[in-house]
Amino acid sequence: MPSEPLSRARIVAAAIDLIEREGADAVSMRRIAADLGVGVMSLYNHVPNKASLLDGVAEAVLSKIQFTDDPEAHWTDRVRMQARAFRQIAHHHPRSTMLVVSRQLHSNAGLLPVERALSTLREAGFDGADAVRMLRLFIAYIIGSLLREVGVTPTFAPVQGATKVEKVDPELFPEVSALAPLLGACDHEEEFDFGLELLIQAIAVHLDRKGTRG
Amino acid sequence: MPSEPLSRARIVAAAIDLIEREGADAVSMRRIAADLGVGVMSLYNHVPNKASLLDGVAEAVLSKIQFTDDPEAHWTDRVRMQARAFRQIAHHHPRSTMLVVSRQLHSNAGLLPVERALSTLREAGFDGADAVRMLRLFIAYIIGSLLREVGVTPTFAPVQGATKVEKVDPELFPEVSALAPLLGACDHEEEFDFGLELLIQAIAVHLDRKGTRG
DNA sequence: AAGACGTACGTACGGTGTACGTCCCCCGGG
DNA sequence: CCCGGGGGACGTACACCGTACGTACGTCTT
Repeated sequence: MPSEPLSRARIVAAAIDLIEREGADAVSMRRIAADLGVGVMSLYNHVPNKASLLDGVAEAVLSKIQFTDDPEAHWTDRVRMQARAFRQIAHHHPRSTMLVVSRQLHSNAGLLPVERALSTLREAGFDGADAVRMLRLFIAYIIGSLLREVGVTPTFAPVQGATKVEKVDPELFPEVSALAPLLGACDHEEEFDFGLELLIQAIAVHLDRKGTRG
Repeated sequence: MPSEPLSRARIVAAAIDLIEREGADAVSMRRIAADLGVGVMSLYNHVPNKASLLDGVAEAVLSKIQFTDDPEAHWTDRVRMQARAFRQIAHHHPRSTMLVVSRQLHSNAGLLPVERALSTLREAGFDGADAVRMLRLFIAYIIGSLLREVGVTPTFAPVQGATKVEKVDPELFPEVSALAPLLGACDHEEEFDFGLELLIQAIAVHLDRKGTRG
């Protein structure tokens, strides 16, 4: 008496659940099967292999982005909204987000956001080449920010939790040492918005210069 | 007759080699041991576990960044140089870079770049809080860019290689379809510098406003 | 000489992804 | 009605993984 007949969607959902609860390392075919109350190999009737399953997870997370694009609004507002919408997934599915970000995915799930962004930029007045450049700039910033937020990146926010602040040598790293409290704490939302505003302003002046010059 | 007596450094080097040749998935203790002509468990005399070994890899790659900081130069030039220096590692060790970027590392190897950047920003006139903000902004951008370059991210540069351009539906995604050639090709260096200049200009403006206002 | 110690090593255990063969249930054609 | 076949669920098996443990051997100290 199977409550539901097992499908790729159900498997992906279980995977997301598992990742969110116990982290990506906990994901194994056996574990997912157990969570679904199902034999391991049954999964392979709906999913060709583990890699494809993880692609599915990335795709599912990505497709949950909620765009509420208002074509009437000023393009700066629209860009801001789109960037924030994308960042939201990091809050709803923090650990799965890592998969989205660190996984090369060849599906079309990511195409919708690209289309929205490009059309916004084109309507703002950027030519094709600049629109693509700006898009890439924003993507780089957003992805980089998400990596920090999700806590995986911090190649360089190492003085965190303020727990081991005293471990950095003030002689070798005077600035790091002095700014340790600031480096340790971080209001992600505020930080993200700060950078976002800076970026939007920057590309606005870029647009102005092109406009008045050409 | 061991040519050299096996050490953490030698093991890490072998790991980097292996990653660069066959990708991170190929890394296993057995494989590394085999490459070194050594028993698997001998590795554990110099490395507590695999995770620590990968940390070592990240640290080693990170420490190869070549900073040629010129304290005489204008701060914008110094920032530019530091950002470019960091990007270089993506070229020398593309696949290992992923580890650096996707791995939470608690060592002090990443502290030197932070120190340099902070002191540059402070000398430019930013107060502590702003210096940290700017640093985070740059890190986000650089990490995001590296992810695209290394080819792992492209959450959204899916139309690549221009091979399957025709697979996107022009009706659903007119912009993507129209700009496909631009989306497919990418001069990473030019793209990176473009964003970098924009960022530097933006924070220069920010600095001006703060300076004239306060 | 004798003991202590560090390094290299082999074996073994529990876990992983998945190829393959088997069973059963359901469904369409006679 | 039967009955044959196809698809999904499943168990077993294999190769590989990280690593805990016990052991053998060289070197250094006393």
